[in-house]
Parts: sequence; structure tokens; C-alpha cells
Amino acid sequence: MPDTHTLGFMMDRIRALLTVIEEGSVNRAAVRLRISQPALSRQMQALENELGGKLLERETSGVKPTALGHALVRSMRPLVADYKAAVAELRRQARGERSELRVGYLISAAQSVLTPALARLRESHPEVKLKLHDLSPREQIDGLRAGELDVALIGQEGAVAASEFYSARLGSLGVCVAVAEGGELATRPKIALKDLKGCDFIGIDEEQMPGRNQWMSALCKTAGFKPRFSVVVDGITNVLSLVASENAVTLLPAYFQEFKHPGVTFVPVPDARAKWDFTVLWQRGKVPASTRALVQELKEAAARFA
Amino acid sequence: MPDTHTLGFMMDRIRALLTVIEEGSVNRAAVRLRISQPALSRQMQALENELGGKLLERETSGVKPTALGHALVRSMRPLVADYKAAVAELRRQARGERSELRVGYLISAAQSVLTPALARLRESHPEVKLKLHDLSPREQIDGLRAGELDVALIGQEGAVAASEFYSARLGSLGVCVAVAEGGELATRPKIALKDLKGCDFIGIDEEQMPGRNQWMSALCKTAGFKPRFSVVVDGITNVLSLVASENAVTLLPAYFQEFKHPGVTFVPVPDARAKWDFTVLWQRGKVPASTRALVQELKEAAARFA
DNA sequence: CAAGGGTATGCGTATCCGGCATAACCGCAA
DNA sequence: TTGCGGTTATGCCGGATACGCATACCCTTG
Repeated sequence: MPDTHTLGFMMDRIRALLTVIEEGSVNRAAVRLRISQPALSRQMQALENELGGKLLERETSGVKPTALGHALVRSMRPLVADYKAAVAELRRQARGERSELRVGYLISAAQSVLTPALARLRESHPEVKLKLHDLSPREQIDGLRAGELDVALIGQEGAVAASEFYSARLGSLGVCVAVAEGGELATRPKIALKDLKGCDFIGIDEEQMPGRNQWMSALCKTAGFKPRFSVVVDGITNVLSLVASENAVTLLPAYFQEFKHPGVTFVPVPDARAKWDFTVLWQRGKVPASTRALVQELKEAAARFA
Repeated sequence: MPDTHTLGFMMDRIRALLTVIEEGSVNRAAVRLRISQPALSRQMQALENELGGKLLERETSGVKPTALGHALVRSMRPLVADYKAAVAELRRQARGERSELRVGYLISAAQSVLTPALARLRESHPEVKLKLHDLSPREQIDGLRAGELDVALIGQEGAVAASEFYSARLGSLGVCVAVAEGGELATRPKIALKDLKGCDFIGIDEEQMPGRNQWMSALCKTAGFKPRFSVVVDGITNVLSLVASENAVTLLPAYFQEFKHPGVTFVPVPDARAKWDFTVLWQRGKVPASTRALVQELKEAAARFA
């Protein structure tokens, strides 16, 4: 005997019992529930059998809950309410009426384009409630996969996940190379990719920045060589520290030129093909209007920015 | 098309979906749910129709939840867990395995018998969790009716509700009469009921102390007269204030002699039939062992007290 | 291109639920 | 007492429906 009966069926019976107790009468509850009185009567008997105790005191003038019946009401009424609310929310969501929009981004990378886009979204869709999550690229992808994010703003790493989600390229930044402050390279105003041939490269952990090392390799390949990754570490800060201490190099999106790191200089890379794509990813399937709106604003903001 | 479908049925489907997503496969989930794979497959389709959106991404190697599916899991998994816990608790309760015992009492009246009984209950049934509620008689009866109390310790008022619940008389106290301090009656060591003939009686609001006025009337009837209630007020403190200011009287259980109220003297009533019964009420139906134990201890404590 | 994993579908059947008619029960009034 | 109006419970039957079986379909892999 599968206990499949003991779940959904009981739920119906419980819901029925709630109205029976509200009405104080099987008869009146039956009309409200649009079923016949005998049917409802039997439902109550079934529920009492399932639970193993009387729930209603049958009297000549109607029914009255027993102590057990009261206990059931107390524990179940909020559950039923929550359940109905949850179903309603899911229905809205299925129709693409999400009012909450969960956005993942990396503050250092996304700020310049995200901030104006959000400002305009607030004007055009003031009803949308935003939840912003400052996350690493890897966390953003995981968040999308787990359904915890609706939109992710991500760099080159997005390429590895683009097939799982809808995506749009927002724009391209230039590339710079991080070199040790003391070295010869640090004095140049710019460094072509081919000049990096033979340098030690610092890689970054694939877990945190998926696709980043491949991106570097691909860039170097356009310059005709294969980079040698002497070390792979986790965390961009550690990468930069190693650049300084090991007198090595690494490739980064151009916005790093705005930052500072002790012992490290960022030098632009002029190669035309050295580009850092900036991507927005969002959930596949029925796309909520709010998501669509944000993506649109992002595209426009990126276009203005370029 | 009664929406009765949209409640319990969906609950089953949702529960099924949860295991499908856990297993990542309709096949394996079907095994766990002890139904066939086609049945489960159709259940998932039905649920998707109900909600109006895809929940599962069907792939060659199994199924993967969509964003909507993830949202469903997030909102429903805790609900299902709560539901199952609630049902389990109700089952236990139906079998009479309540571990929580909610006791209503009136501190001034019940202390002498309740305290020792509780002490012994703690020894003999240490697993019982007690919740004590200091409530007026009316509140206690309402609490019993609403299933919010398991046991009520109550005075003469219990008579009016005795038919609704199980009850036991714990014992009888004597009666005293409250008289104004200045009057002639106040000087006597005791006052027979018949001496109160012609006095103004202060009644108490039936809402708060149901049956109290009837009790006074019945006592006076044994002495051959009918009391005249000049005023009926709510709250025992107000009753005593009026006794003082109106030079009236009222009948009370003997334990009031221990208390003080400005301008009022409590004089014992010697009549043999002037008794204040002390009653314990508890929920009808299947009586939990804990309730039975407390009632037993109360009886013994009362017997020792007498 | 067959094999082997997955999910979806067509069809017959058994189950189970609900409605109708009616019984049983109670309180009240004539 | 006997009816009357109200309640809940029961017998019986018909119809919806959900399941299982067999099979189709689809994709990846050898």
C-alpha cells in the first residue's frame, strides 16, 4: 500500500475540514466546497481514519471540532495558506511576471555599465524589486544553474556557460598586461602580445574564473606563441602578488589599469585582437519582462559607454 | 471544474517532482515512488500544465530542473517537510502521546493543590513539558473549548462546563462572606447564611465568572431566601470595592480570608451546605497519559490537603 | 547502424470518488 | 405521542481518471 494516499489526498481532506470547522456544519461547508454533503461527510471519516482519532464532535445542530480537530486547524491553516501563496507565486513566475530580479555581477568589472542601466530600469520599471549579488564569475554561473540568479553580468568567463543560458555580448574592452614594477617591461607605454613570448605567465584557478586561462592562451596564439603558465593560483590578488614577486606577467581586462597593486604595473596591449568581451547571461525559457528590460538597458548603456 | 484538483493533486505531483529533481531522473524517481515511469512522466506533464510553465529540462541523460523548477523546490520543499511533521505530530496526538501539557489555573485559588501535584508529576513523568497559564475561569473554559488547554483547574464555575468535558471534583472549601469593615456584620466571628437575608449582594459579571451568581443564589436558597443583586460588575477587585463603598455583601470561597482588601472584612460562613467545590476539567476523547497522570496527582494532592 | 540509455504515448482496465436517494438521529412543537 | 425540520451517515451506482503494460521515439555511444 503506497503511502501516496497519505499526502495529497489528506491535503484535500484537511482543506475540507478547515472549511467544515469554519462553517460549523458539514452541510454548509459542502455547498461552499461545491460538493454534496454525503461526499464531504465521507471525506471527514476518511481523514479521521488516516489520523487515527476523532476530529469532529457530531451534534444535532452541526459539528464542533474536538481538541484534535483544533490542533489540526492550528498546525494546518498556516500551511495551507503558505501553500496557496506559493502556488500563486509560481503561477505568476511561470507567466513571466517576476517582480523580483536577482542580478549577479562583479563590482569591479560591471560598475561602469551596470550602474546607469539600473538607474534607467528604476525609472522605466519602478515595480521591479532588485536583488544585487556581488559574486565571482564562478559563483554567478553556479547561481544561474541553481536558479538563484536571473541575470549574470560576467566577463570572458561567460563563454563557457553561454550554451546553457541566453546571452548577449555587451561590448569589448581592451586588454592590459600586469608586469612587475621593477622590470624592463614596466617602463614601456604599451606592450604588444608578441613581446610576451617567453615570459612566465601566472594562471588563475579554473574553479573561480572558468575559461580565463584559455582566454589568455587564445590571445597568445593570435600572436603566434603558447604561454607557459608557471603557477596557477586562486584569487586575483594572489595572481598579482605573484606577478610582482616572480617577475611574471598575466593578461587582464583593461579596467584593471584603474586599480593599483603594490609592485605591479598595468600596461595596455595595443593588439587589435586583444579584446575582453563583456557578456550578460540570463535564464532560458520564458523570459520575464523585467529580465528583458534589464538586458535591454544594459545593451544601451554599454553602447553609450563605448 | 472545481479547483479541488488544484490542491491535493498538485501536492502529490509536487512531492513527486521533488524526488524527480533529487534523483535527476524520472526513471529512478519512479522506482523510489513505487509507480511506473510512464505514470510519473505524465504526472510531471500535468504539473507543468497546472502551473503553466516548464519545470524540467528533458535531456538524453535524465532531467534537470529549469529556473521555475528550482523556484518550486525552494518554495515547496520546506512546506512539504512542515506538512509531514505536522501530520506526524497529529498522529502522535491522536494516539494520546502528547508530550506537552497545557494547564490553566487561577493562581490564588489553585496554588495550594496545584503546586504539590506538579512537583510529583515532575518526578513521575519527567518527560512531560508543562505550559502553565494563569487565567480567569472564563478564559480557562474558552481555552478548553478552543483546544488551547488540556487541563483546567477551576472553582464552582466548572459546573457550567462540566458536561462539555471530563471533570472531577477535587475537594470542597468553606465559604466566607465579604462585608464592609465599618458595619455591624464585620464584628462577628462568623455569619450564618440566613443572617444575610435582606442584604444587598454584589454580583459578578457572568462573562468572567460564569455560574458564580447562580452559585450564590443556590446557597442563599438553602437558607430560605433569594439574594438581591444590587449591582453586577466585572472583576473581583471591583466587587470588593463595591462591598466597601455600598455597604453590601458577597459570597466567596474561603481562601479569600487570607487576602486583604481595603475596607472589606472576610467572615467565615459556618453552614454545613456552604461549600465551594474545586474542580479539574480536561478534554474529552482519547485522554493522553500525561493528562491522566496530572489528574491523578491532583486528586491525591487534594485528598492530602483536606 | 545497431545497442542501450533516457522520456513520451496509446490503450484497456480497475479503482475510487462523488451524487442521488434514503436512513438514522435529535430537538421541538402541536 | 406524532409529526416536522434540521442535522449527519449509509447503500448503491455510474463515470472520470490515473495507473500499468507495451511500445514508440530520441539521443549518445560503441
